[in-house]
Amino acid sequence: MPTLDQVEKVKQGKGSMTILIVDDEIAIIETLENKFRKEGFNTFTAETAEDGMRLFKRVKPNLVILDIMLPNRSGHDFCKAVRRENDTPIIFVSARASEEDRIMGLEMGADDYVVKPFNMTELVARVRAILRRSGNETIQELVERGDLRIDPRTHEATLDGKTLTLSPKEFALLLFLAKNAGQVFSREALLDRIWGKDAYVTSRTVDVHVRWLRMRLATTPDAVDRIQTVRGVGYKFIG
Amino acid sequence: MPTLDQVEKVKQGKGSMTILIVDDEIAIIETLENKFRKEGFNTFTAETAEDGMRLFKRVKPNLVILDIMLPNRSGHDFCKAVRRENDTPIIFVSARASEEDRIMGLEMGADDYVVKPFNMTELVARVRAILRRSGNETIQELVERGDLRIDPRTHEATLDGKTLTLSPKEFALLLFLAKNAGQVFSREALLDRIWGKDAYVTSRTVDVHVRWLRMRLATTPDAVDRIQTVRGVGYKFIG
DNA sequence: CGATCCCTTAATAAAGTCATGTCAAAACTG
DNA sequence: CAGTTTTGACATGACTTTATTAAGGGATCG
Repeated sequence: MPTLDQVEKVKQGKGSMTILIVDDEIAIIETLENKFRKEGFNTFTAETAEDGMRLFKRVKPNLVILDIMLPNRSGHDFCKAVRRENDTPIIFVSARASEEDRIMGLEMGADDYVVKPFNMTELVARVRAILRRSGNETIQELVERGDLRIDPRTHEATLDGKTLTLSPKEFALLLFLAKNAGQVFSREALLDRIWGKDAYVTSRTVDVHVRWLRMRLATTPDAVDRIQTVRGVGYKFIG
Repeated sequence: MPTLDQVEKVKQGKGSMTILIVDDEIAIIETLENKFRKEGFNTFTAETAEDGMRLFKRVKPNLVILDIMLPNRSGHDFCKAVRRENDTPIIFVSARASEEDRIMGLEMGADDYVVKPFNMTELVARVRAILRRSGNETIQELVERGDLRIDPRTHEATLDGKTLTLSPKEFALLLFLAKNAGQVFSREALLDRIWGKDAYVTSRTVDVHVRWLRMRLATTPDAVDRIQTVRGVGYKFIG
């Protein structure tokens, strides 16, 4: 089901997607604005969460690039405020993402998480990818797949009513896979998105976490495996 | 004992990435080259931007480590020249790094920025992380040909609604042929495109995989053969 | 400053794939 | 039509990828 935004978008004509950039570093803003203008996007920018929110309501952007590390946690507030409005995709950027930041980012409904310094070309590609698929499956809050239910707000996952005890990584992994159910992700992609850009770990690590998740999810001996191995490619969640 | 093929594969396969190092300080070059060789990378080095560019075009490295402070801004020129060619990741190293430098680095498409003196182990880790990420940005489209439907995103193929169980190679082969429906490909061309340029395999191998595919696609005894043999030439998919 | 939980890695076992050789059948060639 | 080349069929062993398990090191939280 298309969102109001998208209806609006279509009305305004073809390839002109609007991006809202919220960052307190002017240098970054300029760099981003430059690049995205050059790539054919409409851009609006704001240096504070307040200005950003005003702009957001007025221009109804198709996507937001947000520096989550704005002063006074206002990045978080901004994100929540956006989420109250609609499910516009948000890409978080941040100078340095700690483990908590990243997991929290996913929980808050970020559609992607990019750590500075980032490759412009890659960022544009990610924006395009998200815009392309937005409309199908931008779930902002609770993720439900069958009798599995993952609530990022309470940081709780239940299977058939019974609470699952998950470690932070397990939770993040399950959330991400369930959120993008059906889609295959390589181990490398999962490392990028869940472990983060600066995680220097073996891709075998993913295997182990997947195994643990499978064990958590297998409450009965005859339970179907929701996490499917795609040999030579990676893993996907079956919803 | 490994066969010749395997030795070749290991030498050229993804296990061995090629790195181009461009720096005007020989001491740095030697240190870097030593370390990366020890870590299993192929290395090429150049002391000037000009030599670097010549090498770049010839060896097509998987990643470039560049001293951005080469004389006469030639580091910048080199970077731009590389960017005109392709998206090969570049890591900047430099003695100084003001905020300005960093921003400029980002604008120029640097994938990372390391300040001298740098920790070797960390640099290697960053290189690995970047290589892991690079090349994963290709967005795949759904291919539909009649009642056959191949979705690279979910890595799923269905025929007349029924899911086909395909091995990795089978999937890749079917995807490629269906994507380029109607066009004939020689066995060698298929080996190049699907097996990769570094696969030294008999072209008969293609036959075998075609056979397997045909079996998978023949859900009913009277099904038409979608993969057509063009005698003396190769195969083509009939959409 | 313990105690505990979590993460990563390595080592080994188990699947799953693939390449290859051989042989038969089919298709060209003259 | 006989010879030659190309393709199809199939069995099998080698190899690659994934699963599983356990141990050690770190982070975290009282």
